[in-house]
Amino acid sequence: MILSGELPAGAQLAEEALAEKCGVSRTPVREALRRLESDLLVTRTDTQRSFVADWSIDDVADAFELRAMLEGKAARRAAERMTDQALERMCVANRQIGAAVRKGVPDVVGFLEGNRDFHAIILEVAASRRLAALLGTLIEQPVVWRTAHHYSHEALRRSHGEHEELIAAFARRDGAWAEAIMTGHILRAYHAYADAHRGLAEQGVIREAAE
Amino acid sequence: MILSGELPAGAQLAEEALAEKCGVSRTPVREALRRLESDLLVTRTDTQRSFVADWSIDDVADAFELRAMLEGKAARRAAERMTDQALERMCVANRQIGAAVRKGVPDVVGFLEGNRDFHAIILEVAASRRLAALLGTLIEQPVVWRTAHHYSHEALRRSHGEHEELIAAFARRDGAWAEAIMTGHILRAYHAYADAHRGLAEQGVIREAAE
DNA sequence: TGGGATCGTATTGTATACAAATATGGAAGG
DNA sequence: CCTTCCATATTTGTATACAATACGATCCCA
Repeated sequence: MILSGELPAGAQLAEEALAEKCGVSRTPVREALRRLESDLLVTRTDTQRSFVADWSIDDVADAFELRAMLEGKAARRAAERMTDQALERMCVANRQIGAAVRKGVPDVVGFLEGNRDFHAIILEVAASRRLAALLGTLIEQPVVWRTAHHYSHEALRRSHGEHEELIAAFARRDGAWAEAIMTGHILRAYHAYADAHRGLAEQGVIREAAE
Repeated sequence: MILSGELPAGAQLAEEALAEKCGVSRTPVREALRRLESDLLVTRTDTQRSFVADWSIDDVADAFELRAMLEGKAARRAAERMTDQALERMCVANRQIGAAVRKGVPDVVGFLEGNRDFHAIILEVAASRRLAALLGTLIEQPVVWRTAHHYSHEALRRSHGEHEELIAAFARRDGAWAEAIMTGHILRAYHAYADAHRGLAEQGVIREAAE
């Protein structure tokens, strides 16, 4: 509801009201609120009331910057620990991405699936539970979904190419190379997001908090 | 209870049992378990049962490595945004640390207070809610407390000196310098921890999970 | 003896009731 | 017209009951 805009930034989230709206009791609503709070999608006042957090474009930039650093780190660790078997799985995932972007009209769902698998394998090979936990709070899949449809065909193709290069870095077990590519890959995705966001804002699709 | 060793690694954490032990109902226990889980102090099976996580020395190394990176990043951001007023507050905190380590027998409590304030100010000036949230899950104050008493007087003095150097970097608004010092500062703390841990293990104070 | 079904027990998920804390609106006073 | 205070209405915190699920031991049958 937050991500769809049904609940605008700043809206109060009263447990009772949400419970009734969702047809459940307050207990599961409370748990959900706590998780959303830890993901910074919800903020709480000093007196324990919950409100929809105000995700300005600066917050998104902040999140992407941290994600670039952490995924870069993950790529470095993965390169140092890469197995031939995992490498093969990454190739499979990127072939799916390649197939999705080569179509006349990009298959965004296929792209996202392949993309998710690709990054999940890296995180798995990186073998750091904490790193995985930190990245988990940073990557809001619904955000990715909502915006991926607005990425240009060109941007999707480039993404596929960067994955190719990552595979090359992994094949050579070159951690520094993998980290550099990954960091750039995420930051490019950020700018694609920012461009798409600006475009949507101009079309009036996104309501900014300032309005 | 986990950190004191009262609950050994691998012990099952049944809500009812904990509730009775703590004299509260299951509801607050559930919330606590969820938070401990997000901090990786507790793990859950695929069928939702909770157990004390197994924090091997590798996990601690992992956490420190990530913390070094993130606090380094925070120091860089803080240097770029530093105000004279915040700088003054950091000096105050480090004077407390200085006073604590200059005593014949180090005042560990005073040291920890000053240390906490010092790092909190940096995080505040860094002005990234997400970075603060990520670091929050990484810095288990009880872990710091439990081990700080075993740090050598020499290590505490050196820590004070590194804070001095951080202040110098902040005074010059030199982000790269601040990041470098901070990263080294945390990694040094890790090795002090690892040394102390080894010493404790030899004395039999710490029971390893392997036993 | 080994593998698998089954039933009792243990544990978690959810709903609901009530207590405590907090916010709100209006009346009184300056 | 603004502030202060209080009564009332919201909202959250906790306890408890019951339902759903998972575990483990036992029994049964090759």
